[in-house]
Amino acid sequence: MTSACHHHDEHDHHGLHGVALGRALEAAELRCAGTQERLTAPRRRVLELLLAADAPLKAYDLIAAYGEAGEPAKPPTVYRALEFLERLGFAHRIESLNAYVPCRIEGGHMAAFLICDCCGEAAEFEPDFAPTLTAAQAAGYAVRQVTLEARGLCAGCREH
Amino acid sequence: MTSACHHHDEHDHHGLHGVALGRALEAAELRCAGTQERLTAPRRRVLELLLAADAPLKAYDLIAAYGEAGEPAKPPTVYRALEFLERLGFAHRIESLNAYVPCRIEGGHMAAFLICDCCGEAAEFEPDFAPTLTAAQAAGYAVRQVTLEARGLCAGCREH
DNA sequence: GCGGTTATGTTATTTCATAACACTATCGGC
DNA sequence: GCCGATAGTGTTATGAAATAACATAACCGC
Ligand SMILES: [Zn+2]
Ligand SMILES: [Zn+2]
Ligand SMILES: [Zn+2]
Ligand SMILES: [Zn+2]
Repeated sequence: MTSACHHHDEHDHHGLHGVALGRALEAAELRCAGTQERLTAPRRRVLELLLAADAPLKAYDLIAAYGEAGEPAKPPTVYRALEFLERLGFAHRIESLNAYVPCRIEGGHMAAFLICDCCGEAAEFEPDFAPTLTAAQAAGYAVRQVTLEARGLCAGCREH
Repeated sequence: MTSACHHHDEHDHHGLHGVALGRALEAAELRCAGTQERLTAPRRRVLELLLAADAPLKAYDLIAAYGEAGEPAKPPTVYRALEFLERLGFAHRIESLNAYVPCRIEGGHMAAFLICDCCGEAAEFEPDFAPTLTAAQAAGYAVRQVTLEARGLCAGCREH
């Protein structure tokens, strides 16, 4: 999570804590209860770490932070949990960062991110994918998934 | 370059060979001549491998194929060449594949790809980025670069 | 030729991700 | 309750992707 400049103490990122974190995990439990899927301990723990974070986390950040008492997880534990969280739409992988964020938007959807190259913030947004899908259809493609990642500077970092 | 099915002999991909390959390399030389940049031997070789390929190539595919007589290159040789080719717009990295393709569209531009999960083809196209850029601006972001990768099935692979 | 700059060669290391297999929990049918 | 199928976990080891660091060489304007 390196960054070019160091003025980020100011603008607050949006990690969840305390009650809000508990509610988000509760909501995830509920969403699983409706399906055949289970939010098991390692999956819940990884989701918790993602929700509490202020920025995208790398897989090995999660591995290092996994144990409540400081012991790291084994890599497959975390990678399997991430696979599950992505599959159910609880998290997204940001390809251009090799990092993961919790999903901030309800409902199944194609992910799109505005990523600040300075402070590392990754804001999920919902662009209009229609032009892309139209172009794809014209080319004969049946699109299953779209990855859109816009890199640049956030409002806070532009000023400095 | 694994793929789920094996019917790809039919639809021809678009690797360059012989005269066409020579012309493409010549054109790259010319574009460099106009700037301060030089298409040195390793850069030219990596571009040649990309242009000749039928599908996106991984960095270690390039490393393995680099030597005319079969000897591999050292990783930094290829990674530096790729960095150069990307910087000048001669090639693009496809994040969701960890792979590289030569640019098939003239002029500086934001890259977008239609990627077939079956045959591995990656078709570069030019979507309308306006909605995305508008949304980004509304969020206060100054966008420098956009990555768009649509995964699915190409026309040829849908039929099987 | 000289000195700054850009590029390359080489060794080693770091970072990211998965294969393989033994073991365990869960759950519906009997 | 027990059983077998399925899904999930723990663990070890390995594979794939990318970069750090530093020495050497080519290039270019003067
Ligand atoms: Zn989301
Ligand atoms: Zn920022
Ligand atoms: Zn291009
Ligand atoms: Zn295809």
